[in-house]
Amino acid sequence: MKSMETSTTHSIVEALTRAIVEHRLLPGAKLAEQKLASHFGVSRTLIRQALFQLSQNKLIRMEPARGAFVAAPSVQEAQQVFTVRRMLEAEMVRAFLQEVTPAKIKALKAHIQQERDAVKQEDVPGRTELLGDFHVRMAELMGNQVLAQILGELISRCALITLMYQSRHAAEHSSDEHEAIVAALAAKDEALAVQLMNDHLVHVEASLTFDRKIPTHDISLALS
Amino acid sequence: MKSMETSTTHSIVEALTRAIVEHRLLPGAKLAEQKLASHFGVSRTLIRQALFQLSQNKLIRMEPARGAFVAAPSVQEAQQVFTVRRMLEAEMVRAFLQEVTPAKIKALKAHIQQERDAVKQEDVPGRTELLGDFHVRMAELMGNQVLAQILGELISRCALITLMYQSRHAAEHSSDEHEAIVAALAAKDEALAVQLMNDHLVHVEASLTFDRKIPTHDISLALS
DNA sequence: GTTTACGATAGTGTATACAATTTTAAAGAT
DNA sequence: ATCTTTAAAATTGTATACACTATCGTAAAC
Repeated sequence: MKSMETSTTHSIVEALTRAIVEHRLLPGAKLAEQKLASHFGVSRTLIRQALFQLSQNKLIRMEPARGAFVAAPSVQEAQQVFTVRRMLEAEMVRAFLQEVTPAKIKALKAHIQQERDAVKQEDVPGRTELLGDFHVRMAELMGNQVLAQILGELISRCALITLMYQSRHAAEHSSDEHEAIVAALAAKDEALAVQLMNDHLVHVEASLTFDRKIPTHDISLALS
Repeated sequence: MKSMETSTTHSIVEALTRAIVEHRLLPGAKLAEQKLASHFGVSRTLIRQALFQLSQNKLIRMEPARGAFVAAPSVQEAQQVFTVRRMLEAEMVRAFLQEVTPAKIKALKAHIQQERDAVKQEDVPGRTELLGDFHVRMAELMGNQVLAQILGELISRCALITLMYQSRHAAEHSSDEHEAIVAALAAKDEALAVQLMNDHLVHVEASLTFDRKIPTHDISLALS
């Protein structure tokens, strides 16, 4: 209805991804095609393309003739995602150290400063995104697009998981842990850096309360 | 036109994936929507859904108003994919050893036997698939679906890369290397198992000749 | 003979139409 | 009052229609 002009499928995917990752669309919420279509001012065709793409990223799940819903990852799936992240990121830290440069350290420090600003301003969506992006940034600095994309997808799923299970204001000191990791990288202490990254991910996972917080079915979508 | 009955989007994706991974559709080949539609006996709608899905897996690439083509991964992308595989699989071996059981060892040995049969019968498509599936099987035996899916996607991309760059009959002794890995796993020798897995992946990557073999543009698709 | 201009053809991008299924609601029976 | 049954409305799944872009061939110009 309103919407802007550059409304390709990709922009719809991004808008929905942001809405889900920033917790404006809650797990279990129904994503009716016609509603989305009129919201974005396009036909159902483009909406369906976007929904299919999102379902591949596991951000939504599609039931045969019932439609699309924001995904509600199970505890088991959440733990598996974190396991894979620990695997990937432990090795990523090792590889990063192989080709570390002052410029890369500086870039990471700059990113952490952004995180701190977002935390200070209590910008919750920005904080969530930046905390995740720290890990993606590392992959990008290594110049490995493939790694960066896979990590990015895993981290998007983690944002959903975090919403569902994270106890209040836990993982607020993630920035501190990021800083410690960067310090170890700057000192070229591989064992320590790997250990700190692993601990960091264990902390985030441990901060989740897996004792089932029932997701609220929210139908209204605050997309504007 | 011919086709079977259970022709959902997923089955089309699978058919095309197999055709690409088994090297019946060569890199650069154009995938015209109407041709595929009449081949599978469906409308372009379902074909487009399948193509979008495949483009997310990087098995095909879609150019704005020009259509879909079988992907032709660059040397750089190929190396990045192998880097990520080494990262993931080194850690996978470690994790596998944490919870190894005789039954799992047995399952892996059974898989290797299948590989050997396929090699013996000179069943090239079967061999390619089985050699890749060895790694996915490990992930599945660990019960980590997330890991298994990511690995599966990476390995599909590797099949494409292998086609483009692999020198003739290289990586024929992959089964031997798989067997050595399983032996190290059975002996619970972590350092050795990790080393062997890493070496294995380095060998596969090294067997590729990155001095540009120009892909043949093949338009005919032998799908039946 | 090579190059450019232009029209015909084919192919993709999006919207709409229609069939099939699910959901909702209401009416009826126990 | 609660549970079935059933009809209506809404939603999804697939096909088709149409507009727009690219491709190819032909012809004209240099």
